[in-house]
Amino acid sequence: MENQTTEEKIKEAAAHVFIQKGYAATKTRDIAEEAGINIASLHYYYRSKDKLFEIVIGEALRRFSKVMDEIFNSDSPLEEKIKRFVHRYIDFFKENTQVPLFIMSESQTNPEKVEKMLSNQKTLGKLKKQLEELAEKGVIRKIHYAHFMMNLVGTTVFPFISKPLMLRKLNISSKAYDALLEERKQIIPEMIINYMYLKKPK
Amino acid sequence: MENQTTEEKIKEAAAHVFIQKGYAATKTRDIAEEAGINIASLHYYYRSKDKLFEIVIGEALRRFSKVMDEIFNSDSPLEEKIKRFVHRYIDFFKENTQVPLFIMSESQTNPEKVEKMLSNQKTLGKLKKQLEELAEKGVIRKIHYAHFMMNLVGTTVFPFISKPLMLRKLNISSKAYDALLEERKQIIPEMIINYMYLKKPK
DNA sequence: ACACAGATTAATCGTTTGATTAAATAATTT
DNA sequence: AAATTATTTAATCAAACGATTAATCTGTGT
Repeated sequence: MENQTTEEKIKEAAAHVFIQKGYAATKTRDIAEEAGINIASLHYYYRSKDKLFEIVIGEALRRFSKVMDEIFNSDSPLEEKIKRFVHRYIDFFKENTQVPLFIMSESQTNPEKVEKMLSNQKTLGKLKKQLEELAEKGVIRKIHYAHFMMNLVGTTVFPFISKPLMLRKLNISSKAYDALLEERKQIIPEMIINYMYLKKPK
Repeated sequence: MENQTTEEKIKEAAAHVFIQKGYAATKTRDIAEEAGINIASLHYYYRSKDKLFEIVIGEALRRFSKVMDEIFNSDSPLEEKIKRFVHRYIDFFKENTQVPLFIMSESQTNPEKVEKMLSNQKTLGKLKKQLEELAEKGVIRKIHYAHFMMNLVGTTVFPFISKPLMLRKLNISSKAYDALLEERKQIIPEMIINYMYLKKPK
């Protein structure tokens, strides 16, 4: 914790507090305290709360996007992509519980800021083609690739976003909930593949 | 707009601004301006920003829960419940776009506040039984009803929560996106039923 | 017309907040 | 080691914020 420059300490603390509380609820003094530094140092390294936020959210967005793009832009067969996506995202979100909600939330309250950081919007082009080709061959059903993404990402990400609410509604423990999340690595691909494929793959 | 008491105007404006921007980013002056009243009137009727928020979020939560509870606590057959849920929620969220994200977000940043307002946590008991009975008979597959809810609610709600992000990633227009949401009334029940039922229903 | 309670407003209070300053300290260069 | 630069700090500023006050306005009963 100590062999870390002030600059790094600030960014790390900022990421933690921003993601936990959101932009507006985060006070520069919170960040300074969490980082164990003076408020002025924060401005010394990152001009303003706004700039600091842009750096932090930018990195979160990049981490978030990177996995998705890598997987869907590869040459793997569709079923493989589905399984890998679900697996990697569930693992990723188990380590970064608040990230998805944070991103969704900020992309709605501060769309301009998020907008600027979302780089390539056509990394899913390859997936789109793949789906169209498979549909042409009659292997899978013909639906808009947006639906495919909504189904896949929704079933994967939603349980993380809704955890506090679900715990209440389902009346189960946090531990039991986490166990269920692990089970979903099997369930989601099974459901999606079962729905997509007209001729069942091996 | 004018045959409305000041008290009502405040609550309505508060709901709008709170849901749009979240608790911390909402200033009492924003609400007063939107309602066209004085800041002091806000305190006159609702003691504090906090109390006002609790009333607003409480109503949002009740609206949100009511539909779910009504549908799943009924005696309808499972397929019927699935179809009705998807239909009603998509219609509901088309009118209240920011509500789901607002609820998820606040239930994570202010869990105590949300906690207090979530009344009955076992309204899903009937659904749970129904699923267990159908599984016993071999009609549907045997999975935890939490998975059923995650799949159903996730595929239904997630597209609303992620709209700003999805628009960017999928590279389509807002209008096209809304059309897709309408299509989902068919797609989601089809996928869920297809996955759940071992012996296909009529 | 008067009194009185409820409703609304302008003005203001005490804090908090993001940001800055000027001074002190640490690190680097000469 | 002196000089220069980089980093950190305590103190403070101006603006924004939630909340309150005291005065004004509105309506109703007498």
